[in-house]
Parts: sequence; C-alpha cells; structure tokens
Amino acid sequence: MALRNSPKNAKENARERIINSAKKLFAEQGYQKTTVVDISRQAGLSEAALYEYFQGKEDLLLTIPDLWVSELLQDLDEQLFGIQGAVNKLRKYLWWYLRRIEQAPLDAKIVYLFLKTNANFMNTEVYTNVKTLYAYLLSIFAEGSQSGELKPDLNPRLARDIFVGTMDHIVTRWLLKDMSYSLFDNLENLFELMVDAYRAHRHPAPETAPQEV
Amino acid sequence: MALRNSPKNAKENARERIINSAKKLFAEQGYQKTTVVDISRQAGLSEAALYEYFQGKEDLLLTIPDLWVSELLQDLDEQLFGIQGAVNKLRKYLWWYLRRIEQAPLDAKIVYLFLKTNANFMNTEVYTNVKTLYAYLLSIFAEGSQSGELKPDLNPRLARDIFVGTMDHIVTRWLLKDMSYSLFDNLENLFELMVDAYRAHRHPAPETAPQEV
DNA sequence: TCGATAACCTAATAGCATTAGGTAAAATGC
DNA sequence: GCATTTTACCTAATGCTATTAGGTTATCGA
Repeated sequence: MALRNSPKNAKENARERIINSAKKLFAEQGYQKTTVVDISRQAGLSEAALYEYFQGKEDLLLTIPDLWVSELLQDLDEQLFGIQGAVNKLRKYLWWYLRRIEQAPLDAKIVYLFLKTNANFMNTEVYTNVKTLYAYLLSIFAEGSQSGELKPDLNPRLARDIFVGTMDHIVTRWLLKDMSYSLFDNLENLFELMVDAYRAHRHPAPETAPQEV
Repeated sequence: MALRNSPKNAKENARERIINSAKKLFAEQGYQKTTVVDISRQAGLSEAALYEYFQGKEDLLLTIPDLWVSELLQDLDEQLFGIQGAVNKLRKYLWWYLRRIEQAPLDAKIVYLFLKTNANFMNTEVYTNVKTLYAYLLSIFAEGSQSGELKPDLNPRLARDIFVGTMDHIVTRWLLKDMSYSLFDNLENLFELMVDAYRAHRHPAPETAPQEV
C-alpha cells in the first residue's frame, strides 16, 4: 500500500509523477482522448489531488514542455561554442536539434502536435523559448553573410524560414509516422541541398545576366 | 419563424449550413472550444438534427475540408497547364497555393491547425489528396533535372521536403498570427533563394574541390 | 386521402473536467 | 510533549457537453 508522502518531498515527487504520466498518455493517445482520471491514476493519486498541483488539463499541457525547451535553449550555446564558420554551425545546429528530438520524442510530440495548435500557445513561456531557439539562426546567417561564406545579400529571415520550415517538416512527418525510421536518413544530402541556397557562388554570374527567352 | 425545409432540398441545405457554421466556429474558437450546440444553433437546427447529417463532432472536422482540398487538386492541373520550365512551374505552384490559402482561410486554418494533429488524419480522404498535391512537385523536380534546368543529381524528395516545409511554415505562421499581414510579402525573394538550392550552377565547381581548412 | 418516409424536435443518458468539503498525517509553536 | 496549523490527499458532488431514444409533424408517392 502506498504510504503518504512526507510533505517535504511530496510536492516535488507528486508533481513529477503527474507530469511524466501526462506526458506519456498525451503522447500515446493524444490530448483529447486522455482523461484527467487516466493521468491521476497513472500517477497514483486521485483526480482532486492533481488539481493541487495544476490548474487543470490544459495547464498541464502548457507546462509539460517548459523544462525540456528551457534545457534545449541552455544547451544550444554550449553546443555551438568553438565551431568555426556559418555552414559548420548550421550543420551542427541541425544535427543537434534532431538528436534532441530523437532523445525526447514524447516532449517533441506534445510540442509539435498538440501545443502549437493550442490557442494559448503564443502566450506561453515555451513559445518565447522556441522563438529564441530559432532566432539563433539569424545571427549565424548574418555572420556567414559578412564573412563571405554565404551570399552577401542573404536575407537572414528568409534563410531562417527555409531552414526552420524544412526542419519542422521532417520532424512533423517523423512524428506522424510514429518514429518508424531514423531522422538522420539522407540528412547530409538534405543539408547540402539546402545550404546551396545560402552559399556564395564560387563563380558568380555577371551582374548583368543575359536576358534569355 | 423558420419554415420546415421541403425534403427535396433540405438535406443539402441543412448539410451545407452545418458545414459552414462548423467551419466558422472551429476557425474562430478552435475545435475543442466549440460545442455541438453552438454549431447546430448557428445552423438553425437542434443538436439531434445535426446527428442526422454527421456521425459526430469529429466526423464534422474530418469532413469539412474534403471539398476544398478536392477542388484544389482539380484546379492544380489546370493552373500548371501550358507553363514551360521547372522553375516557372514551381513559381506558379507557390503563388497559386498561397492565393488559394488566402481565399479560403477558414479551410486552411482547419487543415493546418486542427486536422493535421488529429490522430485519424492519416486515414482521411483529405490526407490522400494533400499527398497527391505535394507529389505533383516530384514530377516537376524530375523534369527540371532531366532538362538541365535543375541540378542533374537533384533528389526530388529532398527538394520537395524543402519546398513543402518552407511553404507550410509560412502558412502556419500566417495563420497563427491571425492573418494580419500579406502572405505575399517578400515572396519573390524567398522563392529565388529557395530555387538556388535546386538550380544547376551555370559555372559548376570542379569535381575535386580543393580541401580548405 | 392514406400510409410511409423525411426532417426535425424535446428530453434523457453518460462521460468527463472541475470543485466542495472533509480527514488524517506531518510539521510547527510553545 | 501537547495543541494547533498546515499539508497532502480523499470521496462525493456539480455542471457542462457529446451522443442517443423516442416521438411529432410535415411532405410525398400512390
């Protein structure tokens, strides 16, 4: 029989148990189809107890990926530290991001499939953090532009749209297909293709290109 | 007072009214927050009547964009007919798609924000049609590859991932930001950037590129 | 004109999120 | 060491919402 938690640790213990249960169930059955009873049962509590820790089901959904995305943000600086050149940084960014997705598929599923479509997502801490995560790319593009490695007139926002769009697209597909293959299949080719949009041409076409039919 | 519909037209009338009401409410308040009563009220019916036309709320969600996406699919051939060259076709594709999105933002919102995250989406007619819509790009890329306009070794699937990912990304952002700006801002620049990933270089680099530090 | 059927309704039913109100163990103050 | 407060948790409502049962009235085909 379950012993009552001592007040000192209980709050953290129970809170974590609830989050983990919810994370698992949301990812498995979807947000709508998991009930609060399911979550609290799995966490070994009554429904009412859950409401001591969270304001409700939606609050849970909005809170779950908080920690994960914060960690991502912290890790990013670390990972890119000491890498030379815009293209190398972009490559590292892509591999790093996909590996983190692969390592935390439950969090990823919740963010990509349930959170982003929630009306309140834009008012979330997670949203701010994701934006910061993506904003990092802007400085990489600007740097590469300046150094001559990338096109001198590259618009960082448009470059980011392509990068993030492509990244999100392959992640979403992977999640919808139940993670049944490796995220890294063909990734090097995809990356090289995409980077060709950013790279300065080694032999640039003349300013006044011939007007063909 | 509302007159009872004559059986001949009623079925189609009521069905349409329900679809339109649901479309509007889903897009305005989200799927979860609109109730069946809301929908039937707006359509001028009782809840029970709604169940004569649809199996339930989820069925309604899955059915709404059916017509729209079918129309898209039919229109696509027409629109690309007679356009010469892969890049020109891609440009037309992008502009056409975004214009259709702009013209039917309610349908777009439902597909992008609510349908794609639904567990049953993959078993839907809409899913099949969307796949076909995107598959069209594969043949454009293959054609361009063959004709020499695009890279000879271009992988059509990867090219499509970049194209669709970027497209979906700007559409999703536009929808999340409540359609508060034009989808076509800066689109030409974005397109030109993206196409540089696909285009055959006019002055290709030598096979054995120098290994720099 | 008379069933039959279509279109629609009111009034349950049942599932689920959320809350009220309580209990008993642990912590705190003295 | 005892009284009091606080913490963690519970059972049992409450109220909203999707879905269904069963009925009613208008239209249609013969």
